[in-house]
Amino acid sequence: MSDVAQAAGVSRQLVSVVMRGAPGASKETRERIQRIADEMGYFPDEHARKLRQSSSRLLGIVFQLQQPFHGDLVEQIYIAAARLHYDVTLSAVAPSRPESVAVGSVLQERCEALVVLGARAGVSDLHRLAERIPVVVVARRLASRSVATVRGDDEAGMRLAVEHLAELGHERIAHIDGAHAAGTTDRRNSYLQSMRRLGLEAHATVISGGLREADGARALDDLLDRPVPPTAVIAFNDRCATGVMDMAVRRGYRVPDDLSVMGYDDSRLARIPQVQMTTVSQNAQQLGSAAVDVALEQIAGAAPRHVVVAPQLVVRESTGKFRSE
Amino acid sequence: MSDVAQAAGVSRQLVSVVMRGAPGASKETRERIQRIADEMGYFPDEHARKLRQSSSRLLGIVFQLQQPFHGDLVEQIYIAAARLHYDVTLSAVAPSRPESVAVGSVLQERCEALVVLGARAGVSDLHRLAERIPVVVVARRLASRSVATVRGDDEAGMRLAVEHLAELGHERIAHIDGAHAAGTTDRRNSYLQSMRRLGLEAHATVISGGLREADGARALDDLLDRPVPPTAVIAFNDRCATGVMDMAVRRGYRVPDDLSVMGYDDSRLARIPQVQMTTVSQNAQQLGSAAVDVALEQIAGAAPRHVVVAPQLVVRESTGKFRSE
DNA sequence: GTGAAAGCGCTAACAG
DNA sequence: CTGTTAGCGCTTTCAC
Repeated sequence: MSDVAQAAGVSRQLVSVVMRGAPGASKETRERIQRIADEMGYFPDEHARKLRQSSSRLLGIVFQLQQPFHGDLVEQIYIAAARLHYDVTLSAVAPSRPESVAVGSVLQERCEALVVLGARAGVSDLHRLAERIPVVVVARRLASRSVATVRGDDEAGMRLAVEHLAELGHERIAHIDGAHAAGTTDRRNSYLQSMRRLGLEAHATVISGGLREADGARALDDLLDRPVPPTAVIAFNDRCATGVMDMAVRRGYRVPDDLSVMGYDDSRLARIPQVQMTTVSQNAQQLGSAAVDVALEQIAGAAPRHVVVAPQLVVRESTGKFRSE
Repeated sequence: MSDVAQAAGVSRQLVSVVMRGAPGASKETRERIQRIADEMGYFPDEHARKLRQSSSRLLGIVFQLQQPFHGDLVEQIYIAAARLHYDVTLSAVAPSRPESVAVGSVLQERCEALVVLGARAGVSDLHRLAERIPVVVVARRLASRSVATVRGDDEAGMRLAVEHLAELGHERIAHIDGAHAAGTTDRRNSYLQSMRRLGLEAHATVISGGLREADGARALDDLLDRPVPPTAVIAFNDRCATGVMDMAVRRGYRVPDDLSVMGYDDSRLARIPQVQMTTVSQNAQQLGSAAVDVALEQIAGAAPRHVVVAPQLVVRESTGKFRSE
């Protein structure tokens, strides 16, 4: 900065004024200084600036590298944060990088709030975290007064799924749940309730699944061995549904002719041409912008809120009319 | 920090000593101070620290949120950087966030080098960038003396692909190229040369494709309309191959019975159960660790290097023996 | 528009 | 082990 000032023959603080677009410089000098700075390849150090300003206007995002849906969320968070003049710092969770590490590293960057996508941590860990920094958990239900949450309405989403299949004439609709994953209970309950409301309680079947392809494959394998196998399956998420579809084909079932399969999330996985999965969209745009809103509210001192975003049915080609063989 | 010092009844700099594990404190006080800091929820500001130390030990990574292969690379870069005590800062490129923005934002964080995955920028832009900071471009060929590159050996990779199909008995092997994408020329030339070497030059067919599913679908549609359609296709990348497989099925071809399809990258896409794509692995682990190595070399003052990593054939289920109908 | 002075949270060097 | 002094790159305030 001093170099630029010297090169321009002005004071250091005038350069500062120009760089941050503050009032106190004529248009001409402004342009001249900017030009000189550009020539010298200078621009202000974002962190030094934040250090001095004490408010960092920085949002920390913890996301999972392997989750296509998180990619969608991150993009939307970038947009929402930029609109409110907040910077974003990313920290990824991966098989070789546990959430605790990702959280720790972003914490050290002194952001004003933390947005954790699909938090895996336990409730007590999250509460402890929330004592030192506002925390927003996205895509996971959490009854908490200290941690804000933003999530899709699992109850409504599952209802949409069941109703879609029922409308296609299916009765033997099974649900492969998320096992210990967040949201499992909500979706399972909503599934059971929806089946009951449609008079299909006799056909209600829940089997333990999980988040990964292999979980779905294993679960379907089980289901197909039963005396009265289902004609339609709702998996816990798209990834799990992918495994279901795979196992169906391997066992000689055509999708959707012999078996309808639904996912959940509308991640990029569901949109792959080979897959073309009917699924429930969690609405990344609304989730992302709500996450930022809630984070900023908390920074401003408001109490943590719990936002529930309405999901949407996305019909593609993995579901079809029930056909008795 | 002062607060901790006060609470512990010691000096501020003793706390500093303890926090950074420097010599100059007894084991007991070390533990006591650490405990007090933990209780108060204190830990040092990473950026203030870096600011003072002038060397930031920070690597900037620009990656594409929508590219599964980039996820693999980022994970490996985290590992390689941590091993060398470097921090990593991520900046994502997405449909709504151009590379220039991503680069700009990471530049402001004053990292010591920039690793750009699959750089889209033009050569002149990259050169200008390299004037102010060491740049490593990953997964793109670039003849440059100022920008380092780390990439898979496209020539060898394509040779592996052609040879694999030839061994299965295929002769009419077509290549759908990457159109204007980086690496297109290398792979196309290697394809042509490999076909020639195997005495298959009469069957060599290259058609313009691209990086996306739709590009592959369109290209295959064209190929199948020709008087003598191919029995095997090598697409430019996994995503494009996905579109090829989709179009094959839509046109009534079974994969791999009627048509063998190969991708390139071994991204997560290729490993999806429905897809099970035979492809060429670019070896994310070696690419990631080489990228970090080359970056640090440049920081240390060495000239930019160009690293070429040997690819590996990954046989799955989208390719099979040639069968004359 | 300039110049001086202070401070953000930390590290570093050195005398005690 | 403590205390002092200095400084990283920037912003902020205030008098001129």
